[in-house]
Amino acid sequence: MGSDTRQRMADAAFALFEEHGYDATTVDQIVERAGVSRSTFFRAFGSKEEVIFPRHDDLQAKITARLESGNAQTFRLAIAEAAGLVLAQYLDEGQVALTRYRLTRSVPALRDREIASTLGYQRLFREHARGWLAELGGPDVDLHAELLAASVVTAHNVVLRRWLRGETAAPWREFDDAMVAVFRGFDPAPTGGGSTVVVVGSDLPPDEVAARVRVALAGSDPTLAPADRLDGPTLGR
Amino acid sequence: MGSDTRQRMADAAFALFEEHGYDATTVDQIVERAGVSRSTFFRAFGSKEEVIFPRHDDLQAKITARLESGNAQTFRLAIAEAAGLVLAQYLDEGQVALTRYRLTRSVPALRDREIASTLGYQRLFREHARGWLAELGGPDVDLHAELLAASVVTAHNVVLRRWLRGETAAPWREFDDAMVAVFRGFDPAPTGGGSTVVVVGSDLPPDEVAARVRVALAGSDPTLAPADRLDGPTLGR
DNA sequence: GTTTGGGTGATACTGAGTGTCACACATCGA
DNA sequence: TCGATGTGTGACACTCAGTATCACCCAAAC
Repeated sequence: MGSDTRQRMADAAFALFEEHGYDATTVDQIVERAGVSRSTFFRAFGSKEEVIFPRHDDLQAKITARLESGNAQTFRLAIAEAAGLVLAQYLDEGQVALTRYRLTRSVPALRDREIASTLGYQRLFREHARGWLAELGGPDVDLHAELLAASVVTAHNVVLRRWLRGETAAPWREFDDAMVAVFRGFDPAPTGGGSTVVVVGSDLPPDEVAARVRVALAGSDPTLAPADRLDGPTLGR
Repeated sequence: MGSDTRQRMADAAFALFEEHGYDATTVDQIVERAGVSRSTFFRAFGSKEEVIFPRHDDLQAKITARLESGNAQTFRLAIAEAAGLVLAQYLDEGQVALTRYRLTRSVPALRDREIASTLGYQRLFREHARGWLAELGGPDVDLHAELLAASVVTAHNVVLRRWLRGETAAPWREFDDAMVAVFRGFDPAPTGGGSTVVVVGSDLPPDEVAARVRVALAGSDPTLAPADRLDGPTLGR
């Protein structure tokens, strides 16, 4: 399996895109620089666009796993942490993510594709939210699930774009605040305030615990079930 | 100017897409059936994809006009009615909109493009919302403007898709309800409830007046300025 | 040693999109 | 009436993305 070959092609493509632009770069130029044939390129990537975008499969699997570890009582934190997995992916990519951002901003075809790709994540959030909201028994479950998913993805993207543009040095803090803002406006079963019980046993840093509690408290039903809370999958950040 | 020629090409394209599918239809087949040359086709549409999508320019202008007729006190109704212009456009298209929906559902490239096109509208909402929210003086103006725009577009799309799938016979009622749901969860300046004064002078049908008042009341600051309210542009539905 | 299968290369082909030149025709002013 | 100008169209050649097919190499398995 030429995972090495694949990387060589991707490197050559990114370099040429930076040098001459996306449209002005032909696949022939890419394969020539990478020292492979056109056949190899299209077998590996399928299209010229796909060189730019990362594999989504494993990330989607991780998101699904985190969402499925939540329940109707803890869905806010599940969604927030699942969205955090996406942000973590981009931050890990570092320079590659920045280059891709420059390209998607300047080439309409790539921009369209990038936008469409976020809908894959939105779909995961929507489907899980639908189940949780149905269980909680509010009205207009489909609409609210759709709104919740769209809001989470949008809030994530706002923070991500600020980081991509170099407008923030503390993306995680902004991300947590954004998630709080999302869930504050989104309240499936208003109760008009009430007592809150938080039971936390954890070896996470105090700031981390505080951040998670804030997300959980953003809704109106901030009951925390200890067993399901901080013992679940963590972001690993 | 061959607006007639343009229509002939579009008709031929839609017919062939229905008969053989989008990918299996070549531009040569389209121009042959329409009785024109390839040159004419690409001059009129630019690409094979563009035959399917309508002109957005005039609709965007109408949306902008409606948004600019609103102000910080009446922004909810301005946004809701502006979004209603989009829905009205689709309902007017009728069969064409349904055919396009079938195509965009089955062809990934068209689906991506459709998704990306909605972002144009979202941008209009976002920019105007940013101004209004800044005037109202809440925190995180950028984030909230983005969330509001995304929510409006999402809610609109939920109703639109239900109509496209034939799942509703009363899209306008569902649309009004969806807008109410959006603004209920979106409250730029919570006041904890208060007295409300509604002054309405209008010759609209009572149901119509009621619907608009409901949208306006969805927020927490439902002050209605009569002069700016029902004397502004109407949906014409 | 032969077979089997994954990764690769070479080649030819289809079809979208671009660029250029030529032609028809309608309008307008001298 | 004539020529100039502009607009819509056709014809043609070209580039390049993406597909299909066949051949080849090489390593592991039998």
